[in-house]
Amino acid sequence: MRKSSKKVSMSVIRRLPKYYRFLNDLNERGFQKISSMELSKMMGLTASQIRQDLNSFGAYGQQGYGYRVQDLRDVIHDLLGLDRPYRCVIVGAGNLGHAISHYEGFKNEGIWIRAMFDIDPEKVGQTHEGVPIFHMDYLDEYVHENMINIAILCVPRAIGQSVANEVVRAGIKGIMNFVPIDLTLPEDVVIEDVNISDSLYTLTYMLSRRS
Amino acid sequence: MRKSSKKVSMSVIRRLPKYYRFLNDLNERGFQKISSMELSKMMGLTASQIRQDLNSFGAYGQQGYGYRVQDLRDVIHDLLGLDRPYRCVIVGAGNLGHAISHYEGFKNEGIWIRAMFDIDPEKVGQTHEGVPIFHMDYLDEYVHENMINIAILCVPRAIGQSVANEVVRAGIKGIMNFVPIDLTLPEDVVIEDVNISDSLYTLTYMLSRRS
DNA sequence: TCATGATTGTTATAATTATAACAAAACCGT
DNA sequence: ACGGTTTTGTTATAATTATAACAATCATGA
Repeated sequence: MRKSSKKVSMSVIRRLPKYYRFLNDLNERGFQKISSMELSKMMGLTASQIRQDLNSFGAYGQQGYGYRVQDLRDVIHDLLGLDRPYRCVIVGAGNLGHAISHYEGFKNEGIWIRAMFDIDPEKVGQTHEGVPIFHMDYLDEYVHENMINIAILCVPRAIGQSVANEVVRAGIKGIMNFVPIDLTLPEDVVIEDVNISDSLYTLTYMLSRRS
Repeated sequence: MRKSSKKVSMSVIRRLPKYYRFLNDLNERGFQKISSMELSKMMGLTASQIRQDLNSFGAYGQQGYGYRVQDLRDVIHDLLGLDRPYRCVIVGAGNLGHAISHYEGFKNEGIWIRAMFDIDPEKVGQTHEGVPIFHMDYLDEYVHENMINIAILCVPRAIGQSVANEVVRAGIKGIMNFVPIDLTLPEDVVIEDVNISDSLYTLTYMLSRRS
């Protein structure tokens, strides 16, 4: 029944988390079905785009009926790779690190924050809301023993690149980077940047056009 | 000399902060000029794209020479709206709020974090690294008296929308939203979302394609 | 001052992404 | 079981974005 999926374009991938968020919500609120039209109004996209997007990874709707919320949610869940576990460490136990360590939205998704790493003797050895803080010297060993596959980088800008190098040397292939720099790392390492100043500048740009 | 600027496309706007970051860096390192070729290698874009991008808001290069780093940096600075001051408040004085309040990268850009707001009696009244924490009841008055134009939203998901409504009611037109929900607000309010879970899901997607 | 080489500005082309349109399929009430 | 209605899947078209190509322009050194 399900058609073999065509190529999923980069634009669609960028939208997947949003679809996932809305479908999860609909599912929790007990909705059985949803039409592309209804979804388009909720999400601020066109119905046409939604149908094309969903179609690009296989057809999961029924003509004359709509999409089954639960099914679609599950498909996107798996497509996002959330059918396997992710064991993360946070590197840099400052305020940002702590904030991420108990960020709501990771729960129930197989994304586990296992430990934090720092070099500050004040912090090392402590435990924060169940997450232990270790010394950076222990990173390599910990990563291997605990099969860590994601590092979340929350260190000061000045040491961002060198800490990233350490992380990669420990064998980690996925980095979520909160440091406002462009990391230079091997091809096989996946980097997802969360650049807070870039986002703020986009906001100031928009605001300055309004007045 | 400078041609009248054509329309600056959304894709270019999204890249502006990155250009700004690299040009600032080059400028600080004392570079006088830069060619689209050199910049393309640094930034991981094509030289062609860079020339088109820069051209879309007026031509600032010299043929046979390149672009003057300082000039170009200044132009983008102004284009991003950074020639006027931004007075921000952080709403939600948790770890994330505190992290943002002394985020490196806002300094020297006319972006001022003036105060934080919360409802927790433990926090209200305190001052953190020079940033006072006030009660939410005082938001409206504070915003007007201090001409606040940006609110940075760092509250729990459950109260995200209602707090955003309060912020808008206080007259703020620019919101940086760290809450993992899609805010519904009047047309004239500019929202910039920083959705940490969305970014993480993009990362898990990429990682799951690699193995 | 002139010729050469470098590098932009700009136009032409390709690729990607979004929208529109509609036939095919499935639901639903009778 | 059937006809009308809904809503998808898909194709066709438009818009946006990226790349390539090259003529126009300027810097530079002889």
